[in-house]
Amino acid sequence: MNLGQATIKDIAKALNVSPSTVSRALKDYPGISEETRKKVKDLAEELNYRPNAVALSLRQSKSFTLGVIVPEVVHFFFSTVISGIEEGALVNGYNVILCQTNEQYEREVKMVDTMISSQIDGLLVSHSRETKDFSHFKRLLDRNFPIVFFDRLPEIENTVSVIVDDFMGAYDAVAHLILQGYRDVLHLAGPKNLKISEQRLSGYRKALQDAGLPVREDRIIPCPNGTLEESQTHCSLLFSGTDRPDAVFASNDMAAAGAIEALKALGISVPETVGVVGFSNWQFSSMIAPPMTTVAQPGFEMGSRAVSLLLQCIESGKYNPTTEVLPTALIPRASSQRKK
Amino acid sequence: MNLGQATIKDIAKALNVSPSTVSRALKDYPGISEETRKKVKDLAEELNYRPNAVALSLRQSKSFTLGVIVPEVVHFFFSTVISGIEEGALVNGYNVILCQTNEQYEREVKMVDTMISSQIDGLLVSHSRETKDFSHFKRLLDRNFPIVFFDRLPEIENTVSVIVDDFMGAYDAVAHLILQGYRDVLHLAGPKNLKISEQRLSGYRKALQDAGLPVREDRIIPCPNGTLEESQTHCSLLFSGTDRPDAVFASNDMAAAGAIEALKALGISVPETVGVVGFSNWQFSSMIAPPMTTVAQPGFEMGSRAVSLLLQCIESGKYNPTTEVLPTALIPRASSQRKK
DNA sequence: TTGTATGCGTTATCAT
DNA sequence: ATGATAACGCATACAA
Repeated sequence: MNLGQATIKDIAKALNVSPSTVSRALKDYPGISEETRKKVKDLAEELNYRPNAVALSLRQSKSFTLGVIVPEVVHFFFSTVISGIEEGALVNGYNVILCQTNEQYEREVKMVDTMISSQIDGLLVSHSRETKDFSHFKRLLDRNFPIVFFDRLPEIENTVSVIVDDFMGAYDAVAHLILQGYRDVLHLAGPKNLKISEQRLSGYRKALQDAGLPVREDRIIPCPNGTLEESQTHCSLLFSGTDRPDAVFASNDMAAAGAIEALKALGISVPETVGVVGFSNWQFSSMIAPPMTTVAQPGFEMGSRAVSLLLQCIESGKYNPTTEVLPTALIPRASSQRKK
Repeated sequence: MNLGQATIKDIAKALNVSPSTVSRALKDYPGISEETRKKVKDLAEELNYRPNAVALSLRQSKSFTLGVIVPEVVHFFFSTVISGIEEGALVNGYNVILCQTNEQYEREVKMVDTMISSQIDGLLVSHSRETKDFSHFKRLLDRNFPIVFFDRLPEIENTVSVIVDDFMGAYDAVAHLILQGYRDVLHLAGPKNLKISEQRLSGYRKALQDAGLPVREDRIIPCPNGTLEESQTHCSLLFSGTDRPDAVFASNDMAAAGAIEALKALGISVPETVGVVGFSNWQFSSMIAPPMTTVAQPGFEMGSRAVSLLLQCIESGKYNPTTEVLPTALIPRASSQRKK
């Protein structure tokens, strides 16, 4: 089972030199004869020598490994962010250890622990929906361990983080609906303890206010699970009544899709009677009928920016609080555009 | 920046005992006084001691880390497999290092190298579309390093692997179309050098033959990229002509969706005039119009089975070639069912 | 130009 | 019941 990988010692023995000489030759240190260097390198090549990253890590107290914690892997947005992280790590010579919490606080805490044991150099985190106590992160930050938070901000002061402009994204979405002539916009809101939900809700409110439209609290429906069914259930009920909204702005695409399903089932036409806008630009959003207007989040960029910020912290040894805000982009499609 | 994690030495010094005593106490070795054991454990708790996984790894030549190589992370099927791998690894106390090749051979080779340097205990691989030379895997297997292949089988004899029954999945799909009364089935085939494409093509052929229908080679259209546009382009052309197929079986859902788009654009009704079936049961497949019939692959299960097999190899030290075949399931939806 | 010794954190072996 | 030592693979301060 063991690979029997060649080590520096093996090379040293074979060439009758000391391990240090080999080490130096391999790293092109000054003060090594051309001859020895060549001998060493040739043999290393021949034996397919590869430095043992574990030994290096122990020696240098540096693992060139980053930990990534996400709520879920099977998720268009998060997988896109992961992809960005992968790329960023790769080009900078870092490995990525990945964990998903499945939105469970318990798991999150354990995973942080495991990763710390693994001597990761830094952590990239989007916390679970359940997490209300952030001390497992706070403890590390207090000891000057670098963590970059993305998408979901913890309730901790002065962190380094990357988010998208959820407020403006939501604002743009609702403003767009209003501009299209819709007047009574329902909001399918995300989990309450996520900042992103708050921000999107605020953007929704502001857009209505700026347009001189009333903000009705009963037009704000919490959809904490973010499943299609959840939203479908709520919308079926709401749009069966007489006091019906004429548009839906959902905090995520799944909820928006649920709304469309419910509306279709009720025979209410989208976008003629009711306009719908989602959030995230999931893959399916362009493919459903009608194609769905949504707010695109730059997931890949978020991942690579997060890595950049983290590496900056790691390499400088400094943790300078910043919150980088990436712009969203409204993608107008059929679900919100009345034929004139 | 450094965490200043407490080590066994720290505990030893603080208690005026030797590191070995601490080590033994922590691991509940016999031959340690109750008193010492308690003292050690209490202090360890207080200092929040965590064993240094890197040191352990070096000492034991075992990292409890698995490498995972996939073509892409932003991919419904692969992210589902990754999720299964994550879970399997977690419950067995292993970490997961993740890499995506972006379907590039060069990257794949490098990543294998990096992972080996990182002293992973085993590898889980779905190779890139470009890979034709498998020697980077073969070399490792020859040295008895455990690799489990999933979904995409390499051209190597006697490997341990997990696949889905692509042949039967395709057969079922096409048989279903025939049963629905379609007679002239177009096949949008996957990349030629992937076994899965071969298998799906074979299933397609066999289903036609078994039904006594002719297999027309010009009804087999290669769609190597697997994008919506690619298939859309081909289908637009094909269905504009006079000699038109009356059904489409695509090797993946994206291609099937492209076909539906093309048909819609041409004003050809699905499923009345042309039936469409995809492969993979991507998230969007149930949400598009019409909801798409497709073949579901058990991605999560594939991931957890692959981990189980790998751990078996690692722990037994034996590499017993097997190919585990997971069943697919046809999910009939509107896109292939003519109203009678 | 090269070799020797030491230490990163841990544990197994051999003392005591 | 506990301690001393060596070793995992590597890099480096110090010697020669």
